[in-house]
Amino acid sequence: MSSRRVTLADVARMAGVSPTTASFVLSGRGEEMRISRDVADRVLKTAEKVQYRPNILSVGLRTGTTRTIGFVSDTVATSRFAGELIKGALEAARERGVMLFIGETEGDPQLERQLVQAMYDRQVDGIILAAMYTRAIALPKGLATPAVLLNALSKRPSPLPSVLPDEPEAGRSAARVLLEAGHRDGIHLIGAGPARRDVPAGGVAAVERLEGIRATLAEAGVTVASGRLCREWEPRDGLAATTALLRSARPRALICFNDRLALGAYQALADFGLNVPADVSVVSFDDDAIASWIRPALTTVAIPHYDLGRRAVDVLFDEIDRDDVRTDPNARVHRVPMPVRERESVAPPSS
Amino acid sequence: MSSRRVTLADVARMAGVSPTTASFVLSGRGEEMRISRDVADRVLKTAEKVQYRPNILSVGLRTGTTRTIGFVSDTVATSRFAGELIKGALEAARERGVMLFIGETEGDPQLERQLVQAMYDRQVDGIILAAMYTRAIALPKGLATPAVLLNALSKRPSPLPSVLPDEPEAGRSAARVLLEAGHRDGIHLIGAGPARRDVPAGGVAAVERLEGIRATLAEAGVTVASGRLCREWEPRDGLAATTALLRSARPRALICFNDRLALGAYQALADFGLNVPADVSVVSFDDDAIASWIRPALTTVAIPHYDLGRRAVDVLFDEIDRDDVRTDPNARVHRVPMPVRERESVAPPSS
DNA sequence: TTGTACGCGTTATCAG
DNA sequence: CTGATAACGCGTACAA
Repeated sequence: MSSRRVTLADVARMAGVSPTTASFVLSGRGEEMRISRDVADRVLKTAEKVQYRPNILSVGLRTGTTRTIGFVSDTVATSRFAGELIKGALEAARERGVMLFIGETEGDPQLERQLVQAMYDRQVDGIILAAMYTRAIALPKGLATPAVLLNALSKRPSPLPSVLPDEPEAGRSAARVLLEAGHRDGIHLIGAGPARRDVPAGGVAAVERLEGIRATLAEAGVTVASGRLCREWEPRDGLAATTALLRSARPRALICFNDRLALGAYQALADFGLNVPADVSVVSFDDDAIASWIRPALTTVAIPHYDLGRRAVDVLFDEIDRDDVRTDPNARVHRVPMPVRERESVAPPSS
Repeated sequence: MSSRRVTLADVARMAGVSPTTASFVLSGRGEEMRISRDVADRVLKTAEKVQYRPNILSVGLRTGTTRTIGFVSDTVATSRFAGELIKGALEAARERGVMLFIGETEGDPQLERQLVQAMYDRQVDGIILAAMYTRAIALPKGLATPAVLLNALSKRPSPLPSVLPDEPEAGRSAARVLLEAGHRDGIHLIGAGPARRDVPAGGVAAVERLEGIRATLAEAGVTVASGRLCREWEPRDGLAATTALLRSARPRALICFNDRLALGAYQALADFGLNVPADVSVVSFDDDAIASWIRPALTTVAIPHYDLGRRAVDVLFDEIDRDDVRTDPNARVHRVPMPVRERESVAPPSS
């Protein structure tokens, strides 16, 4: 009936050799151990015939490595963000023959600890700790190296490496898009700014994007006309902020701090009979799905979710394969470039 | 330095008892085995003090159960779909102290087989095989019970249970929303219909939704004014189909087969200067994020991603805990209700 | 070149 | 009530 799994011993018996020999052959060290050609063949053949597969639990118990890593995130659902993150990690892992445990904490530190523990209980080779949006986090008690912070920084000094989107450079890119289209006046910010301190609490993206925007604009000798801080970055907030703006000013270009804000801005602009990009250009960040759905399609600086996930796995394995202790903590944050997706929402200023 | 994990033997030694006794106490069978109160306490105390955690690999090797299940999906990224699916599964699993392996096949049967194998190699207790959109799939070779099909049916007869959204009833719901608002004329379908055969290839949702719509409308004695089949269900397809429709007719209500189509329909309606819902009502399916972002917010019948994920692990554990042989194969498809999200896109027909 | 025996951390069996 | 001892499947030092 329920045919038991075939074990190494089974294969050895059927091939008429000892478990040791079978083990050597099947782990590719047959040559090295100078097993005779035909014996090796015999083992390989029978293993193939009976569909032998090593029990990874057993191997793990014996060798201490399970070819398994844990991916602990504060969310796996909201926005496509986590999905692509996981996808990138998954593919990079698969290329190494590694499987992923997924855990979700919903921001509950207690749950986070339990999850990390549950993964160590299963002897994972390492852990990726991911945040939904870039920010500084408190490391869960019990988290040990090898581990990588994805889209997050440790609040307290820590030897753990971080993988982050290059937000400052993204800010520069957004500003550059406008500059290159010829904009110098009437550039307004939706979501944060204009001053360095005008950012929603807790987020890293806002301050870094703002920093990049301000720097690039300043280098070109142009100043931001205004900025509006939004606590939340949802469409309704963009709608409200832009509506308020339009009551007192006539912008030529908007930098929205994310695509959902931009969606709201589009709605406000439409309400005032303004055209994108003829009357006002719009640049944004994230490259949400909606960015390519709305009309005109939105020019935006993408968060490279997929690449971030991949990179995290790469860095984790660097960590796992490392013997020496690590060095300069500053060399430990890896920035992943944020590409700009040029679409239809930017045009030269109307004269 | 790297303080070795503490083992059961360590605890036993420190508590001055045998590993057996410690095992009994720590697995909660102390009472049953009638271990003396103080011995039990001693074991518990030391285990607590040294933070003892059982090595699940060992337990798995010994008992054959790993408190781990595999979740194999054709995609984890596209749309919020997979995210919520996984989230539901994750939470249900966590409540049972079970961890999830995630795998993504991208529709590659070869990869699917490998993934399923990799999970069996790790001795998972069961597997959830999920599809991104509802359809009939070929079972990967080597997939054995216990397993559950999520959002999918087996092409060939199989003893595996399926968990599916209740699409026929969703179709009825959509029709009912319109009927209850007083619509009887000028109801047009965007994405499929009007006849039973007018559906895109491969999808189950289209035929079942259409079936429900037609049945409910027919029962009320109303007939569909027209239907337009779209091969793809993206915003541009909805835009094209609705634009074509508007050139030849003046609809009072639209049933769009998903929210992305509806977004396109909104755009076409706007192009023709038509108002939602004053001039034409719109109902749709899926409850994508955009459904609540666009204006007016879209009334739509939600795919209960989260509930589907939860239900899948419930059914999987029924399967795992089952001793007896299975029953009626028809009793093996579990339908999860699709709730309608009433928002602002439906109004009584204008007179 | 191949086989024997032990250990990884648990649980189960059985004797005391 | 408690404690040896075997066994799960595999890798590997050591012996042959």
